[in-house]
Amino acid sequence: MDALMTFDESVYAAVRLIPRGRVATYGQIALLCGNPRASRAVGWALRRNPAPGTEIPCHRVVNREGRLAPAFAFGGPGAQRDLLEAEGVPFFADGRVDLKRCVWYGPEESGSV
DNA sequence: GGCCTGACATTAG
DNA sequence: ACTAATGCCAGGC
Repeated sequence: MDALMTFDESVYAAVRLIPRGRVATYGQIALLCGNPRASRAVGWALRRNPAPGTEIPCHRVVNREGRLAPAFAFGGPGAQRDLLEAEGVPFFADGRVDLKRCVWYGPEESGSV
């Protein structure tokens, strides 16, 4: 799949598929991209974030710990938390999201098992 | 072409 | 449980 779609493009597509009130980990995005080890490249793509809070809800992308990445990319720390909370994403007092409750199971989740 | 960097993940101690 | 080091991929110079 490296014909016309670059890795970052695939990342944007995957992140774009994340439903509201749900979060995905870099590893998942990387997996959807075809490279389960490209979690870093995913961060790279998001870091470029062409459309933050618009088409690429990077705030829904968290790391393995359920911790949010540098939220400053959204306008300020806490802003991301507010966004996720507004979407129905439970947060811990530590400032982490409850992955057990809002982890995204992938595009398959949209259809049926 | 090679080297370095980066919003992660994983394994080992 | 925590910290440290390594591996992975893509982009930038």
